[in-house]
Amino acid sequence: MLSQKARYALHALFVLAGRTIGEPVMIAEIALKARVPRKFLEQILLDMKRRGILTSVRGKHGGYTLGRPADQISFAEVIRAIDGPLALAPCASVTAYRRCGDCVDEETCAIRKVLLAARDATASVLETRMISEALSERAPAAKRPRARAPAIAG
Amino acid sequence: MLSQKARYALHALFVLAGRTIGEPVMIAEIALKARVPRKFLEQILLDMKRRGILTSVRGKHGGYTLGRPADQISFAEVIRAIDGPLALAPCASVTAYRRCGDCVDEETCAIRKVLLAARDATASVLETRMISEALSERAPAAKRPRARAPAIAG
DNA sequence: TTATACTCTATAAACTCTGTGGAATAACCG
DNA sequence: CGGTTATTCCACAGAGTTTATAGAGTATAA
Repeated sequence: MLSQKARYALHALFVLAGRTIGEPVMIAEIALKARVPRKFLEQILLDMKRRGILTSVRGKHGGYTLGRPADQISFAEVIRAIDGPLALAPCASVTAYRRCGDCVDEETCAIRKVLLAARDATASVLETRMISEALSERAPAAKRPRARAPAIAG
Repeated sequence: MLSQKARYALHALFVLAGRTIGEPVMIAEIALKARVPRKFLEQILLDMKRRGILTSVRGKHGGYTLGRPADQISFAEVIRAIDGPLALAPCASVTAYRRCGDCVDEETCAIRKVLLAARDATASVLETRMISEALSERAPAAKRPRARAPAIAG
């Protein structure tokens, strides 16, 4: 399951996706529109800023704005930024591989084999789905690219 | 990520998969072979018993045994028994659907749409991979069915 | 210089994960 | 039949994580 934090992050990005890039939106407004507790949202936005998903402007008339167009920010990237790897075990992660303690022999580990397949399946969906999808609800759906590459990371 | 508990559960099942069904194996032995803390394992086995994955015999000469053949117990079932739904949000789960608090309009929720797709992808892998895979490591691999149905549950 | 906003650190309540001690149950033995 | 031993079953507790909240610090515009 995603954490509450990750769901908040996505909602916040949806708000920003509807605004012009480069024109900062105040935390207070994002909190209101995305229905996220304000102080908690601050932490979340900061996390995403550090990951390069958002950029911020400090001081009066400051706020947050997308770091790049909404159709270049995938669900996968957001989830990884907030909740960590998509994979179901450290040893099955591509972006944050760590050997897992249990594993006696990683090469033949039956669990790992299956979890790698699961990760690939999940990643092939989440890598190709972009934040801009939130917008195409109202407008006639913009054509979305469909699982072309064999899942790059996770 | 899977919990430690879920990984322990899989390891324990692998041990039982190598034994004759109906002949109970003591927790102590499973703990040793699967390298799981004994008392913690008790809880895990009990959980799986309640879910019908295992059956137990109490008292002297008691122990645990698979509730059905290893090729009829999927990774998905085990993970659900221990960690809950495969889906990334309650509203995207098929086996344990719950409306999620955030969702203003579930029908058009962009998050839900994507998470449903992710769930289907994950489930189509984990539903078709069985505990018996752990055995086919040593013997020449028994042919495994490959994603036939369009993912029944999750 | 002041008002406004983001940024950072500390704190706390609620919850989940991991693990443990003791009660309940069944077989064995005299 | 009744006590002893072997085993599963159940309830709880400590540690860590998640979900916030509060407030001092810092940058910027007017």
